Amino acid sequence: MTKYQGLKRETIVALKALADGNRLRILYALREGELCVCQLIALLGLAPSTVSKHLTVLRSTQWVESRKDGRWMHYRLTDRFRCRGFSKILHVIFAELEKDQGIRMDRQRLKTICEEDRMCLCKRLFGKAQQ
Amino acid sequence: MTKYQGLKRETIVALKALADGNRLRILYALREGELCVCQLIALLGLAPSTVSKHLTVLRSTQWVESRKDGRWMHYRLTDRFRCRGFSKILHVIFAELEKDQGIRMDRQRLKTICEEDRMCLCKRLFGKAQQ
DNA sequence: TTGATATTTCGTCATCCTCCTAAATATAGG
DNA sequence: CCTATATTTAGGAGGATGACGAAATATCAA
Repeated sequence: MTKYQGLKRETIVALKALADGNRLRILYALREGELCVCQLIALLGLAPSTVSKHLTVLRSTQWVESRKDGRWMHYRLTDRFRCRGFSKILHVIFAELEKDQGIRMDRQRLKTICEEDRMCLCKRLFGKAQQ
Repeated sequence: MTKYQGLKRETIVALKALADGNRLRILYALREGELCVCQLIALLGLAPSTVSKHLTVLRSTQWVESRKDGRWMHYRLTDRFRCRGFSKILHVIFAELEKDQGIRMDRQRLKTICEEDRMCLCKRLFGKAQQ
């Protein structure tokens, strides 16, 4: 009998990418449209480098894709989200997250963040970081 | 603004439990009914203690439940599997796994394992371990 | 060109995960 | 009771993960 080779890496890696609270917050925040990195940094309250790393993980597993716009980088859910099949998993998880107190706070906070001018937001972020 | 508290641990922990190849193999193997630990050990080809640990993780996150029968311990998927809501995630993942070459091998191997007498199976396992 | 700014990359640290072996526990059967 | 056997617990090695700060990169704007 052939030796067992392990499951396809792809599936497992894609699931691992979902099994982190902050990455789920990012995905949930993106469900209504694209956001730039500074907005996600403001939302999560983590170091820029940490957020960037999470986004790399999500992009390499094709949960998100990015678009460059001058100095800004925008991230959005991939089409995978809208397709049937494995991507349905995101819908199920989002439905579960709706019940979460923390996610509700994120939703409110994101609204505030999106109302703010992006320039001002970035200034605020960097100002904070320098203290 | 209240400090963000993080997502509900429960959801994340349940997802982390799914983000491991060998635990997925276990869940998939259980989809048609209960199995005892020695059968799962034979299927996975891992040390008994390792399989036991995985089962503890899956039980503590309520993906499986156990039933004691003399010296044997049987594991099965919880009812959660059959319910709507978050548990739908398992169906989606299983559907994805169907495409996996490794899972197909597991399915075949499991058939052989289930045909064998449990006593003989265990003897074989322990015999092997002692070499 | 120069400086400000948005994001990523790099290096590090602490923690967590997965596997193993060895020892402990629990039960069946003589 | 004693031994074999099925499973779990304990302890440890090695590698992955997630956070940070500092430095690098890329682009805008003066």
